[in-house]
Amino acid sequence: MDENEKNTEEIILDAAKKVFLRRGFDGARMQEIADEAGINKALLHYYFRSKEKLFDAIFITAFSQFLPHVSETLLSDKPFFEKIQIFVEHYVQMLLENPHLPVFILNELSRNPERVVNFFKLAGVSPEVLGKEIQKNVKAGIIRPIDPRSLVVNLISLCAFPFAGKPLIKAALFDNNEELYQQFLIKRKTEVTIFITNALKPEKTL
Amino acid sequence: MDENEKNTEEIILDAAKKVFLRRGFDGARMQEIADEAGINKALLHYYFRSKEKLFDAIFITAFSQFLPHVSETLLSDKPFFEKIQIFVEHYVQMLLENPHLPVFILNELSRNPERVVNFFKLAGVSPEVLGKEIQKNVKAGIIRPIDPRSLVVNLISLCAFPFAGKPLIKAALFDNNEELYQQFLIKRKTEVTIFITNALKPEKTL
DNA sequence: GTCTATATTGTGATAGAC
DNA sequence: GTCTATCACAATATAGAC
Repeated sequence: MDENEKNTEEIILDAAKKVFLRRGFDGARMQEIADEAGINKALLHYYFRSKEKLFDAIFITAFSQFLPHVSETLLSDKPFFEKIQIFVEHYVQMLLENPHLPVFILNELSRNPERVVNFFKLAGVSPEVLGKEIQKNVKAGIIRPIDPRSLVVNLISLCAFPFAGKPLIKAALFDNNEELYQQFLIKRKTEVTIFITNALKPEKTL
Repeated sequence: MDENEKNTEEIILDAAKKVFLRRGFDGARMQEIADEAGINKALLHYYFRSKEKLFDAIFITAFSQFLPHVSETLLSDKPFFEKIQIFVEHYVQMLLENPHLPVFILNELSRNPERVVNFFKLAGVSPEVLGKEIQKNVKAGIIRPIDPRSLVVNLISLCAFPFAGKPLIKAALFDNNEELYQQFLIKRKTEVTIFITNALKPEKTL
């Protein structure tokens, strides 16, 4: 699929996603989106009545992309720690390809929390099922006792924060070396898995 | 110290901090800051020439507040895991009192990474010293081998992300119940410590 | 120092030709 | 569908009275 074969609407959406992710809703300019798309402002309004509507169109896809599909992965019939490993690998890989996603979503949701309600039904997250799965493994002695919600939060925190805090961490711990930081992020696919695995492995019964 | 005893400059700074933390630089309006301070727009420019300058004035304090003083805590002569506990407790407590701080700092640094360079010298972070301290404990067999930078990143991730991602997590896992989520955040002071401790405790040698 | 006006620029949105 | 030109208003910033 060549870039040129895309219709105008798709070109606009691609451009809008780039600009909104870079600048956020308040910082984005319709002019910059038009430039990025190689068209003029008027056409943006022709396709999407307003800036708000255009934003909504890209936000919904960005949001569902960021929303980790924890359930799917953790509900397969593989061993528990293998599922953790698969999830981390997939999620970090997705973030490597969309590094601006975390801070964008976090920021927009923070400034406008009502959005989350509107878009949540579409994602189909089911914490109850997830909780049962985790507690099953706790009872079987495969993992230490832990609040399922804590585990999910820890999982996402360890994966997503290094992307959201990239400028800070890169400067503080990696001498602002982009390449070094990229390597660090890639290494996290295994590091996070190891860290969580160690945290969850039950005490050896002597 | 009564609110009325503060001079105008301090009143403006307090108001600016509130508004900038709520809305971000792009979303903040000078009018809203003036209203919050109970004065008019012109006076803002009298004290701080421009919006940018006013922002810089509040950013530097917000930034150094968010910057975890990992070094100080971890370099005391207490046992390693006790130091972790103290750090987590202090840091999460500070975030409970400034819940908007993480997403604000993350977002502003992401939109304008150069800032981090300007303000970093003032904070006095020294990763090298920190690295030695951690490696000392690794060699002594007190903790598992781990890249010091990974440990620091994990520590901050687990503490700060639940605040940055509050609207998302609250909706996804806590049915949008504010009180429940507040309890969850408070509980993290101990939960994070336990999680990290378990992850770092060396394998029992049989 | 603090205020009321006002200047000036930026930006989302529309009108209308092609 | 796509463009140029323009409107309408919002927001930063300044002038000048008190």
